[in-house]
Amino acid sequence: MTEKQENILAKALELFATKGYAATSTAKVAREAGVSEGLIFRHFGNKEGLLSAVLAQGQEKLAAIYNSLEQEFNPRKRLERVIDMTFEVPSEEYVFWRLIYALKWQTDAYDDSGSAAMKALLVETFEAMHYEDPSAEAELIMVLLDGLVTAILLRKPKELNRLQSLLHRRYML
Amino acid sequence: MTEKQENILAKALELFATKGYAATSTAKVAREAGVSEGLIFRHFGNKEGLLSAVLAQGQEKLAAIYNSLEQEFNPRKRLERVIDMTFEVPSEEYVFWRLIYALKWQTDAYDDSGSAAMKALLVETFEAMHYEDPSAEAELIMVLLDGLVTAILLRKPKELNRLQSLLHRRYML
DNA sequence: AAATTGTGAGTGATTAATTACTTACTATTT
DNA sequence: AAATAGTAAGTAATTAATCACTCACAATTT
Repeated sequence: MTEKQENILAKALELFATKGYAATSTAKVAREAGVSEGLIFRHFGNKEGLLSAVLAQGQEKLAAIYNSLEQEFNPRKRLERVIDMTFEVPSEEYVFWRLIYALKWQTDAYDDSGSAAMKALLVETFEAMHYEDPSAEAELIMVLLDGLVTAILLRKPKELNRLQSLLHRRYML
Repeated sequence: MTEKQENILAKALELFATKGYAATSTAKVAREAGVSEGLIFRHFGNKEGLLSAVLAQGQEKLAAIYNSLEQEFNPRKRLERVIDMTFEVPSEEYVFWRLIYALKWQTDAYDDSGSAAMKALLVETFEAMHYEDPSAEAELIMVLLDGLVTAILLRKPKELNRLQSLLHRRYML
């Protein structure tokens, strides 16, 4: 991966995430990345290929998150990590997550497969903690954390720590 | 409002919500609505004006929701209604809400003003119910319900009733 | 070691299609 | 007849994508 290729991917991520995929022209990506437009098509085939390359770069993050959770066997600690890591999304990753969340609403792009594995892991966790309805509990916390990420990315609220400790109390962590 | 104008608005809503605003051309809206493209500009000025008209049509829904909640003075019942009305979003309104939620991520379109009033109403509610941290509680339930709407619109999960009764238990409703 | 061949990175001009929008016009109400 | 609703054919700009091309460098041949 050359420097120019990295420039293209970085700028494409930024523009896709902030302006939207359809509203971002390949010409603008090229201009901002300081390369010729043709180079984008040479390396990534077409505009959709560019998007795929951007997403592929970030898939490692998702895998890393899942793996780190899988390795924590204490259910109480695992639940705590799921909650805390959502509150502590590094700000360098905001653009990437913003792209992921924006793409959800672009009909053809939505892919649920990743969250299915996470759901299963959480069901396991609540089962181990002897909750009454582990499946519903897993669904609840996923829905909650999904809304939380949305709030962090869009509204950047300052009361986050109060919300975090409230959740700790609620789950007795 | 003539029939053709209504056709335009209905198709614009549908296309903006499913394909995205930027990815929807005025030509396509006109074609699907069975009118000439010029008519769109005659009635709505420009593409953004068309979007505004679509959104204005749905603003009544938001006002109606807020008012009906405001008129319920029993805090426990009010909380119950906030939760239940989220679970019972009429499916005819899905396209509209999908558009609202998709537009959130389109940088310049995001407007937080509506949710601020709802937040205040919920803080009041939790204060009346003597919760420890009413502000954080209000934030929590808004984040939760936001994630819930997302789930309903995108994943259409079938376990919704189990989730609903879980929430009822959790808030002792 | 010199000459040749091959390759992937990168460019700038260009293409056909599509974009938002306009204009000149006609049909229909009121 | 005056205003409004509607159309069809245009506009200039922008779009994604392709084109023939140069350049630097490495592998192979002589």
